Amino acid sequence: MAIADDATEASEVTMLVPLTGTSGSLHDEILVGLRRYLVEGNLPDGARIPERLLCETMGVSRTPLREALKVLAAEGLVELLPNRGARVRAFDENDIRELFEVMGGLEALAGRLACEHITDAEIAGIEQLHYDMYASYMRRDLPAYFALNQKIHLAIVAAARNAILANTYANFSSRLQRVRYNANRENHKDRWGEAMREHEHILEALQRRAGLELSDILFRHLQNKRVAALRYLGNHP
Amino acid sequence: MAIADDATEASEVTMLVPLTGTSGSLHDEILVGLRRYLVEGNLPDGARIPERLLCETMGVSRTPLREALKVLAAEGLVELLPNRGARVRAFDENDIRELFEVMGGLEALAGRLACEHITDAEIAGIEQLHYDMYASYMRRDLPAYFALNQKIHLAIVAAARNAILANTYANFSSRLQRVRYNANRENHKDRWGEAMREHEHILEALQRRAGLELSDILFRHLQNKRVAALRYLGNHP
DNA sequence: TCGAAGAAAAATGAATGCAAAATGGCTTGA
DNA sequence: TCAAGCCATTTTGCATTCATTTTTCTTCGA
Repeated sequence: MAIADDATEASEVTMLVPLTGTSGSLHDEILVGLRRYLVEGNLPDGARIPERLLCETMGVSRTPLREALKVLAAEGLVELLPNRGARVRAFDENDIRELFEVMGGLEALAGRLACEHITDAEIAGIEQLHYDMYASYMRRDLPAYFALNQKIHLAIVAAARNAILANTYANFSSRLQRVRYNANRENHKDRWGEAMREHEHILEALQRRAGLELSDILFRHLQNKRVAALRYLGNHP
Repeated sequence: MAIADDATEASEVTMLVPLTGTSGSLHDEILVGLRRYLVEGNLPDGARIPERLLCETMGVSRTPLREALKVLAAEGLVELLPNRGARVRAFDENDIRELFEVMGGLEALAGRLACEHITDAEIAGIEQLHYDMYASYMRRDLPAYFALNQKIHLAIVAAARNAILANTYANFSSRLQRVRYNANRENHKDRWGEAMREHEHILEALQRRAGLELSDILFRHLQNKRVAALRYLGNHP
């Protein structure tokens, strides 16, 4: 059984069988459930995803499950090998570089657009998040820092007033979830202070609504994250 | 029969039944065939896509077709209404604004990355395309101009050395294909010269490998295209 | 004549069945 | 002992079938 080598059956079930029945469409439920399951990193890279087992676990037939797998493959979370089933997509260093570059481009866009549309109240909210994050930084509370960091970037994306951008951002963000968390652990060692300073520049440019400048800061912020992430991966094969 | 109100059955068939059998996976063939069919604008906005008819037309069963439809829905080309089937997704003005903004962000990113990686030979190639495009402009040959325009932007994306970016770009580009063509027809009237000048700036910044500058030019180029496209749509409801 | 109610027809969502391909295990031979 | 080849089992890809919902057509009444 390749799925969940280090997770118990029970935990699989609890994670994989929300199936609330609220979405109306079984296919959609499977899709969001499986996506969450994958994004949360419950399966190791490259693990096989046998249809039969998943069907029994989730209590559905193969048809809607296969539809969900195709969509997840299109999203880049799983890999479909002809006649050989689905695997958890493993990202190599080049994939991660590309993902961070695209994320940087999207964040740069979000920053630029946010400066055109953001309200004073939203800026105040981001300020508050920023100060909370700084407090977490001083406390060396990495999980809190990480969560607030995500919230700030999401708030900037939300201020861009572009639903397609927000969706695309969420899509790529989910792919990077695990590696980014690890990268931030790496920050813990030597890049954390630098990242915090970058965030001060981000807030400052946002307050001035300096779109181009914020755009550039965000892009380089993401590139620095990428370097940290790849360094982490290099050290932890 | 809601599908293809103005197209004959025969033309549908010729467009929809390549099914070369080269891809190995029937699902993939249907996917690319349907996507091309939709992108080329063979169906009017909001048209119903009855599964049964498509199955008979393409000679496949509903299972792989439905899988393809789910993927196309995830890509944003079709819209799936619960229990009410698939429709060609119609983009309103806000969708188009959002799409152009994201395209602009992606092109800006591509330009920035391209300046880091592009070779002299690639620049020379783009120069050539640019001059050809200028010739088309002088000849008032809109289709040729349009094709070369696309080639230039694709060359810049290719020079960015980022496959994920290229895929994402292609995805959004396909959604805008129809409206962009119409927008360029609108250019024909009053924005064509301006677009040509913008392209001169693009080439010039690329030659200097001025990443940030090129990034900004490309973004604003796309925003101008957006304005033209929306003006066109405003005039042609 | 028009509109509403209801039944027939069709379409969708999901499950099951079947053939082809792949995986795993077993035997055989050196 | 080990490797190669063959067969059984499993798994995948696709077609078909079934149940439910939607759509359409007909009929009835005002």
